[in-house]
Amino acid sequence: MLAVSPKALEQVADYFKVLSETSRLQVLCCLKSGSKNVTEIMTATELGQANVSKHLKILTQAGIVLRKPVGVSVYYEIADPIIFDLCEIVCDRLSIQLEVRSQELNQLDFWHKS
Amino acid sequence: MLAVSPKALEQVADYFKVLSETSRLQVLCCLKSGSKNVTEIMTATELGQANVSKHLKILTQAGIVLRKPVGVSVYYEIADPIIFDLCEIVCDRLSIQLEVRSQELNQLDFWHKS
DNA sequence: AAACTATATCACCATATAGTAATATTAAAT
DNA sequence: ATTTAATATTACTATATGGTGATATAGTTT
Repeated sequence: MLAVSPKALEQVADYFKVLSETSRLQVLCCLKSGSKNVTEIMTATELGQANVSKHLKILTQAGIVLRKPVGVSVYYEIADPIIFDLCEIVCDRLSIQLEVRSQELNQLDFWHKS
Repeated sequence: MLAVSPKALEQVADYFKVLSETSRLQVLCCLKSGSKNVTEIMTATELGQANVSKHLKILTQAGIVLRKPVGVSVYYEIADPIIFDLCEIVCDRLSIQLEVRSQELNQLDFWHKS
């Protein structure tokens, strides 16, 4: 028996997929301090114009950022700050993993010295 | 100026990438109820043997599951229940998005009827 | 309207990876 | 030791997608 419908899991997976690219996380990070237009995002992230545009589209479609045209330029802003909670949880987890590995290395060191 | 080092973001992105595949979420879901060996995971998820093996390796390397050989078979278990918190946060978010879209459709309906 | 600027889209290439069949490995049982 | 069962690995294909240059589109200014 299948525990959970793959269809439902697929939606969750797709959401994670949006967050699984360094460039998109860069864009989100640089929007953390507030709304920015595409040019500003380009300079902040050092990504190409077409590239930024593509990532912004993906983030917009995922409902993670909001698109707000102002005159000839387009401003983007975080639609859902919850993504930063997600990132923080992952960061904490990665820190703990590093801590563990570090201790393992220390034990190895101790082994050699004694 | 770059807000956050891409190197650091890459690690976060890689973690999300592990969670961004339906098959791997299926595996994790079926482990939620407890430790299972590869054969059990295969039947629970209806995934191929080589495929399950590959996903389990990725999950193990990410520190998300633990590998415990028992005789000729190998049992896997959740190493870090935090992933279910992550999934729940995303699920909630997706629900809210569906809710919003649903209300938008209702407004459209109302528009036509009045 | 023409020129200019900002953004979006298209076409393309290169790369990564999910799935799978075949094979290798490992441990238990006979 | 040989056989058998469970898992891992390898080689391969098909597909998806990130990055980029060229082009299209939309809004602004002169």
